[in-house]
Amino acid sequence: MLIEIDMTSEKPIYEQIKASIIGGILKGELVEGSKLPSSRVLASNLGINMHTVGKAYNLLKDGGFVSVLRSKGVVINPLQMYQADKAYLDELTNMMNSIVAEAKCRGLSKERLVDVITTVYDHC
Amino acid sequence: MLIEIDMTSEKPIYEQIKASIIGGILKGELVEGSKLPSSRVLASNLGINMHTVGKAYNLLKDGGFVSVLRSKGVVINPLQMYQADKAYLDELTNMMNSIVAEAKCRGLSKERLVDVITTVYDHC
Amino acid sequence: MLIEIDMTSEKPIYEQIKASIIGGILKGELVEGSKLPSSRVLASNLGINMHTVGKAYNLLKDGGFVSVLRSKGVVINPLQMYQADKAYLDELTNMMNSIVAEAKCRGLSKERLVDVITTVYDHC
Amino acid sequence: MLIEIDMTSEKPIYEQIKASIIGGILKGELVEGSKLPSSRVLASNLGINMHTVGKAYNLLKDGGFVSVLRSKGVVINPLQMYQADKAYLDELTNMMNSIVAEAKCRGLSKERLVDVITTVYDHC
DNA sequence: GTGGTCTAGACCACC
DNA sequence: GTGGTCTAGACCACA
Repeated sequence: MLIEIDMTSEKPIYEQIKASIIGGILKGELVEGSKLPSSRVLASNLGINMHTVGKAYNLLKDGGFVSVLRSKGVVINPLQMYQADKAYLDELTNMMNSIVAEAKCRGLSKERLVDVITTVYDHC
Repeated sequence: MLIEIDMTSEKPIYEQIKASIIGGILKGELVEGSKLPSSRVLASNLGINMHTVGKAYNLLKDGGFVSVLRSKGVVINPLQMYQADKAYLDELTNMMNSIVAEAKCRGLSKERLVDVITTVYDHC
Repeated sequence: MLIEIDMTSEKPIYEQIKASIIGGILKGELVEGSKLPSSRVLASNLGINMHTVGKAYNLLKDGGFVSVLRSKGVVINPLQMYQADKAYLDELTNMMNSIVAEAKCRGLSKERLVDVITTVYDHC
Repeated sequence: MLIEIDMTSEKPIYEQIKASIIGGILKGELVEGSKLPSSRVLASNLGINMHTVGKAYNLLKDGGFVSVLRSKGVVINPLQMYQADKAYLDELTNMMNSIVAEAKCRGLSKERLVDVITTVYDHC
């Protein structure tokens, strides 16, 4: 499970880590029960601060993706723990709002937008 | 043309203003040649600082949505000035990446995701 | 002699007018002794303020391109009045400095830069 | 890496800073990965405001010359990030237009103009 | 300690 | 009166 960080990105490092872990789940490299490297180790590997990794792990915990087991590390949860629910759908809708609005304003048809989305969906 | 700001949102005020203006274009309240309120006036109406409005207007200028006329104000550009091009599509794809990845990871089918998108698209 | 103004340009209108007049001289539409429209008339034609045209005419006068004859209007000077001199060459070098530096920094070879210049020179 | 500002110049301070940094790259004093002084430090050294430096750094970022690392500072990008592309050449041609036109109008031959340019090019 | 955001208030070029 | 530039000083997210 390879995690890569782009220091020049505007996206905070901890969000990039979160996205990487999610990518690992999608690719099947991480499955229920998989153990993530400790904050200390991952931070050292990436050359970043331990607390940054900790923040990423907390985000994943809040999202239901992992459980942080005291003194046993961080492990991936079963799928049903992070299955999309209404709260998530609301949040998703919210995030999409201004992005989709700008796309529509720029003359992107619904079909082309859906095209972009499905391409991204299939690609990840 | 009503512009509203949520001071408690984590989204920067200038982004909210940008989104509002784009919304106004979508609703047809702002058309090519429409004049936006001056930085000072809008800032005063919203109870915020002039420079924050100025930053929003500059973002809109960079996005091709408006022209800033040195000492005459800010006006909406013709549609072709901000039509989606390859650079924008790349940026859009980029922004979608991690959002779509998380949705897929949470077990959202492509069809349901497209559903969310089209609903948002039709609603704005 | 057609003069066009781009209100959306960052370049001040009076500089655009100046550039237009210089373009007219280059194209041979304006020759020594040609009379320019009065500030009032040109301003009215362009839909701008009289003083803006006046400023452009003053710039042209300072550059040696025209003479402002009291109550007789503005007329184009003979070429020798605005022939490049040392002061102008210094000013030109000055203006070029940061532009050329950026071009060089971006990896533009001297040959390609000269190419751009000669193309512009031949085209105007 | 010395950065100097002329407070009496009509060129905005942030443009002067940008030009200075570009000069530093040209002279080889700044190379890929070089870290620029923080906004606060440079501002303090120059006796100007933090935000003015910040604006210069943002201009450099928009031009592809540097990356702004959220809380680590500003570093010089690899050359290919700011290599001249078509968009830049268009912009360059645009900037040259009125300058070259005036030179031609003042009777400067193409050869002498190229001379000026190459001298500036070699000197920076 | 870094840049990002926001405020408040000043002066200036332009029109 | 408009936006552009600059200053001064505050708080915050990030690392």
